[in-house]
Amino acid sequence: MKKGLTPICHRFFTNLSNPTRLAALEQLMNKPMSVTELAKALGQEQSMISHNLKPLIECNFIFGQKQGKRHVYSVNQETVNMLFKTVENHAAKFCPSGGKCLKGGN
Amino acid sequence: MKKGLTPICHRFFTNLSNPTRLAALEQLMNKPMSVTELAKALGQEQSMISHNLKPLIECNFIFGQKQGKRHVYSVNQETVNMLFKTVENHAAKFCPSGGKCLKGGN
DNA sequence: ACTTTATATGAAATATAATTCATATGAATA
DNA sequence: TATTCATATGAATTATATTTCATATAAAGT
Repeated sequence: MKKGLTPICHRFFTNLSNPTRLAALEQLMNKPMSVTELAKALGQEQSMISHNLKPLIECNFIFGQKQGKRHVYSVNQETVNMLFKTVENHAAKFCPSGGKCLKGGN
Repeated sequence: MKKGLTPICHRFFTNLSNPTRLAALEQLMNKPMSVTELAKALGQEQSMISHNLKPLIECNFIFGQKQGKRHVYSVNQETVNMLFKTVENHAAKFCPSGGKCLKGGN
């Protein structure tokens, strides 16, 4: 790790350390969606989705595109795919019991 | 992303969303160290390092080895290297201004 | 056995982040 | 231009995480 990357890493991972944002990313991996569509898919309030999308946009984990009054968001495949692959690999190799490191719930 | 990975991702990234833990990982990338050595290197209290190392150990981001009364910790290179590479790549490509996504401090 | 050194733990205090609710902005349409 | 639909924002509340301080455990050395 290059020196001085710690603050960027912190922002980066803090962004991802939230179940709503992760669920949103998961949805957007399938297909681009609007805020309202995401809210419906995740069973959450519109304002909550909007609040949570904001940091994802700011750090370019997702990209937004205006379509009239809708805002359609798509995932940054390059980064997010790599991250999820890394998590899957880690879970497979280093969390043998699957839920071992999840005691106490998510 | 496989379905149902969200809770694991959450734990995974929450673990990394802390400057003390990131700084500890950064140190351990150079060489394995004991708790006291880390505390000295990072200018932090021993108990704080110990508290922060715990979740890293539980999720196997680092591995511990007893050497007498010292506990020497080494980093899980496979996972942590991949993560830091991903952050570097993302920062290079998607944070062109360097600190753009850091306004407001770390 | 006593003292020192290394580490871990518990619990209170503090700091940070997430959620909710009310409301604002802005684009489309009647 | 009034109304509806889509999204964003502010601020208060609530929830979570971090830090600190005191203390416990445990290995080594005297």
